[in-house]
Amino acid sequence: MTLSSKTTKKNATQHKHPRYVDCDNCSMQAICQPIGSDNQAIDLTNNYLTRRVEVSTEQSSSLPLNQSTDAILFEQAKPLTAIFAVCSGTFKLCQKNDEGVERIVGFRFPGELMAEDALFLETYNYSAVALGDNSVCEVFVDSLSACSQLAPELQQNLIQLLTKQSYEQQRNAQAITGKKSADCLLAAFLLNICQRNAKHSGNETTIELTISRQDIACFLGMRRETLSRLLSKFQHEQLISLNGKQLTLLSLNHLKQLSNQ
Amino acid sequence: MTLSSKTTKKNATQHKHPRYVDCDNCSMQAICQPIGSDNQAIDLTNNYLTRRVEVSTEQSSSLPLNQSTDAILFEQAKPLTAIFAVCSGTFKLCQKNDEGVERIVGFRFPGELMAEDALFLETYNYSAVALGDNSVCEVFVDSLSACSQLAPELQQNLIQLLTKQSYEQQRNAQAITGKKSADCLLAAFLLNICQRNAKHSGNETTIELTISRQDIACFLGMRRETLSRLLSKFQHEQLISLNGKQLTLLSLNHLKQLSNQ
DNA sequence: CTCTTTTATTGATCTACATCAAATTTAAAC
DNA sequence: GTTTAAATTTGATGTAGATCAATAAAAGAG
Repeated sequence: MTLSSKTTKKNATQHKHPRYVDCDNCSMQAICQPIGSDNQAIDLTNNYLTRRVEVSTEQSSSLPLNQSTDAILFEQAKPLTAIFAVCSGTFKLCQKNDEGVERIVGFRFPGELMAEDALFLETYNYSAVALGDNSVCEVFVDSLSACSQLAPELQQNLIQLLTKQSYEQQRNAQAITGKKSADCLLAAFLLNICQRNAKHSGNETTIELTISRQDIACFLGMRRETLSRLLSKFQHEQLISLNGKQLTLLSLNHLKQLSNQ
Repeated sequence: MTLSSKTTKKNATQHKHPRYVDCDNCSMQAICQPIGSDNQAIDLTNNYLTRRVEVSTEQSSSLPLNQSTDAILFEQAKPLTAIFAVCSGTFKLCQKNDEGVERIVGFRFPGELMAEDALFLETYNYSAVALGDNSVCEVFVDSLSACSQLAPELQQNLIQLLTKQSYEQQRNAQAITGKKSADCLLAAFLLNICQRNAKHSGNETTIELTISRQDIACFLGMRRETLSRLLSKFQHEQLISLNGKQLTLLSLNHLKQLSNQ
């Protein structure tokens, strides 16, 4: 993994033009805004409170040949030092349960937060892994609590943000748990990720699917073979189209209908 | 439904001696304690901040014959006025999703909280239904925010409590979602409810199962027939014993082993 | 107590998804 | 570019759990 704290994008190929999310469309806004506004004293602290970081799946030169690390942004059970907002790319969140079985508990797209649910805990609840070359905004918890003293509205915003996030996460989880059939589940998932991406991309029907089939299947609790068959079926039924990593939802209505079953 | 604000227990039969949870074993302690402690000014407010309420599944005399309401403590989407701690009995939490499909999202036992996750929202996230004759402690949010001004530690406790609860709920949800086979799921569920009841009853292997088969099956995402078959199987395999509503876990080790698969 | 209604259990069958296995495509290494 | 490895798709088969149906046991009503 490589963490470079300046915004120079490594390995940028012609078609890989990373789309950085606008601060206006970022969930961290509730925290960043009161700090950066009219209060000059706090504005000064801005530099150490938050910084942009690149996270890329590069092979580290310090490692033995043919071994590359996953691009782990933070690890479950390690001390929590910062919370994050995704600027570009996709992250997967993995959690080991008490028995050591690992599960994918969610994905995060630009403008969405990571680790905010552990803000008042000592350690991270889950690990975050970058899928491809990503970037994040990092907000240090020490600085955050220091700033809370100075900006009274920050404290209130923080609580409301956490409650809202927790609620949304619960709803997302429910959308998965409640479904019985696999096609229903997949339809709900595809609609969900496209909708979340639309918030910053503006396009509700097309996304670049950086998540592997294996990871999608794991998240949805089905086998990759089943997922593969379903994706094929959806294509035959003209519900979606897939070329390369480009996924397009062809019939939002039918998919919505399917997801409600 | 009947709400009576004093602690006289209605319909108390010989074997139905309700076991009220001790404040020391209640999750609301973090809120109640700073208020009721040395601060005299806040101690005075205690009366209107929190009160004990009975919730029983009685037939209301104001209703037509043969019609009894469910004992709904609070309803999803209605304005949030208070949060609750279970004193005695069991509650089920139901949530309708956007499409109007209702699911059971959890159960609450003595010492556990309800609606605390919506504390900073406007409305309840789910409905709470009493299973039998229950009692709760009610904490009014208006009074709570008023007290927060007076007791500085309350605010901090509140945030920590919410974060902790959200985390525990997530773990509970994961314990269910991750499992593949139904027996594994049921084993995990039985262990979970017994463990949670043990916190106040002291007995980790026996509980009074007030939840109907239908509700358990619904919560676990299986059909009642499947649940019934599994309970029979577990009995034959000497993993549990069931007489009436009395459930006893006969082999914690085997159940734990089963739940880890 | 008896009668009625609800809830729970057991049986027979059917289907969606898992599993095993092989082919194909895509990506990485050289 | 070529070679190798990994990821994905498609096929054949088995099984867990859903569904339909019929008892059996509790729980209420009178």
